[in-house]
Amino acid sequence: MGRKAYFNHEEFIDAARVTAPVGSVYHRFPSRDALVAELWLNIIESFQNEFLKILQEDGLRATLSCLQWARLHPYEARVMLLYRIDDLTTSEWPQDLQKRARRLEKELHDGITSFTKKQFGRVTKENIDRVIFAIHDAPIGIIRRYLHENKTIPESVADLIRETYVAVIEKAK
Amino acid sequence: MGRKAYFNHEEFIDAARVTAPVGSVYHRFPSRDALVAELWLNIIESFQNEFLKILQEDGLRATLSCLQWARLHPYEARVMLLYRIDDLTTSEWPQDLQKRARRLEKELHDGITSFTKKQFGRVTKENIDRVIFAIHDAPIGIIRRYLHENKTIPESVADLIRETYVAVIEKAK
DNA sequence: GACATAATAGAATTAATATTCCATTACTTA
DNA sequence: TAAGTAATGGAATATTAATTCTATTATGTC
Repeated sequence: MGRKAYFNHEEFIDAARVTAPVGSVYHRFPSRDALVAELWLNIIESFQNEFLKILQEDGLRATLSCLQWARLHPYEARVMLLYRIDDLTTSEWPQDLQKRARRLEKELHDGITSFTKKQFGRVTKENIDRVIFAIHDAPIGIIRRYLHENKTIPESVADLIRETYVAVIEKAK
Repeated sequence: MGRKAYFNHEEFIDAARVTAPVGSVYHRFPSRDALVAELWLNIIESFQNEFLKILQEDGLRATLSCLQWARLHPYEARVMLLYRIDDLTTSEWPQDLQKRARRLEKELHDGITSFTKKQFGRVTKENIDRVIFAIHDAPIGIIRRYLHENKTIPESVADLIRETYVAVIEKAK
């Protein structure tokens, strides 16, 4: 049944970024954009699934898990935090990727909403913003700088993230 | 002494983004990158000069001024926060722009350092990080989301920035 | 008002990126 | 081990973006 693939689909995405010849790329993906979109989705999914699972149990731990994740997956973290998908793709996405993207978005929204409810009781626009800031924008805001300068993230960053979380979530209840 | 310019240099940069024909662009700038670099520098300078001036007097007020600035200059804020100059340019910058960029960097560094000294006495790597997070990364982290989605920044964002500042700077002293 | 000069304008060219196409290679099954 | 098939590989082509080039137009000076 034909030649065996040297890379499987996921590995291929990785290999594509360094070695794979163009012909092979277009054999698997309809376009460059489709490849990039899938790489992007894989990264976001891997991060978000873990993040949302922890968030159900412990908000602070989930927030700090960003740090761990960025240290463990520096390349993926760079792609995720330094680029927006809009910068990387121009054309329409393939149907199935669009579906995955919408699913991710919904899961994130649901996770944030239920966490907000648990923390503050009432789910208002402001409370949602408060939660997103504490568990997402603030940690990412500080991590971004290190990724950008290609430096290792120092231990002390955890303190800043924790202090922000406490001030914005726990003190506000 | 020749035809009068329809736009002056600064206006031209603005006009270039919508209407100016390519010929006119290359009449004024050696390359596309030079144009983008100058646009970028103008924006950063305009923001940073104001920011550092306020920072000398009042850290919290400076931190909150980002908000005001982003509301007053939504286009400039988008360029500054959503793009990094590396994404927009590829080639070497012209000498004079390099000089301006280095000057900006130094002024920022000096401003942050002297603020750190004033707040914490000792200027350590960790204290510097603490300051940058509170007055820069955190506010920008939250503003970014609204700019990105092209939404107006709600009033309540000021509370989050203030609470973070208090927790990370004032409580830590 | 003619001449000199600098700005505007955009068509033509060049350079960079993305995609196609086809030969080759390697694996599977008969 | 031969035939069929899917993957690899890269040269050729197409598409898109950046730059040059050559008018044309406007404005100050003589």
